[in-house]
Amino acid sequence: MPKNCNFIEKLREVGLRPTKQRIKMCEVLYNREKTFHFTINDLVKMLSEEMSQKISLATVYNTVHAFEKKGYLKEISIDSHKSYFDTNTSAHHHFFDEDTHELIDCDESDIDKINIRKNITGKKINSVEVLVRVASDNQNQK
Amino acid sequence: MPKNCNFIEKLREVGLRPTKQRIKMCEVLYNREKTFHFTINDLVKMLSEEMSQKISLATVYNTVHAFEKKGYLKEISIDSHKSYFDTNTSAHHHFFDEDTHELIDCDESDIDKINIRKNITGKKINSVEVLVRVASDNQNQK
DNA sequence: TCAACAGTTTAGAATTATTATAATGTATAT
DNA sequence: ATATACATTATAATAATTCTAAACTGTTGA
Ligand SMILES: [Mn+2]
Ligand SMILES: [Mn+2]
Ligand SMILES: [Zn+2]
Ligand SMILES: [Zn+2]
Repeated sequence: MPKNCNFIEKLREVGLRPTKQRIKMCEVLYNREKTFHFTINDLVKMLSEEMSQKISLATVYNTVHAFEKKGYLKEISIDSHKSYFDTNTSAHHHFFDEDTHELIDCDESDIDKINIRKNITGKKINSVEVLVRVASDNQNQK
Repeated sequence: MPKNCNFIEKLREVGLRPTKQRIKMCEVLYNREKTFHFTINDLVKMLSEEMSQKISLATVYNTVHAFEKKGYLKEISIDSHKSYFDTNTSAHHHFFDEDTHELIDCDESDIDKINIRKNITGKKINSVEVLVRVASDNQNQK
């Protein structure tokens, strides 16, 4: 939705200095219609396509983690040995396509609210996440 | 339950050669009362404690993955950049203690069966797993 | 029984993702 | 403008994992 948002303001609000790099990352991440999922590698490619200067890998990592800490991004756990991030920071579940390695959001209506009947003494629940792994339906083999 | 099981037989049944190393790994993994969760590192430590000769890291990785492929082990996805494995290969959900980095099995009764109302064309569901992240309840701070 | 073969282990190198370091650069408050 | 704190950068370091190729071992069947 937001076109030409003032990311400078937004960054400042949460105590991050609005540097060129962070503003560009905001644009790439948030200046679009829909939320999306990405790996650090995806993001580096997107950034290098959209930027004249290069941005260092360390900055991408640092900034992604800064955004994550500030609640701008969520990390999604997939068994791959790669980190997936999500610009949709609300609590939601995922499908993971094991053929394409693509993450797909579940809608509220796709899965009922999970009710946890066990509680672990002295611990509080931070999150409840469902991961539904799917793969191509090749049962056409006799 | 199984004491001094014949792991040689078991390995042979699934087409794995019963080598010293694999038999030892079977003992460490399956010759115990309860199933458990481990990282490769955990397992290497356990093996080196129980073995006179050393077992190479490559063999531990290769064998764990061979077992996984045969359905003897399950890999569990946690956001850490480490692989967790589970000797409980049945479908079940987990708590993950973010303080201790410990995985805890959910019982059937802890979480209702998840009903997925969405289906993705041409894809079948391989698994549905819930991960409940918990951490110490330090809300005692004003 | 034992040679031959296929499968396995091994040490070490290579790869990949990630994090640390420390010098340089930049945003901001005065 | 200047000082200062914060950020970025290139590069090195680390950590997990996988690859490689040579040596070794379980199995088969002559
Ligand atoms: Mn992270
Ligand atoms: Mn694996
Ligand atoms: Zn998502
Ligand atoms: Zn488990």
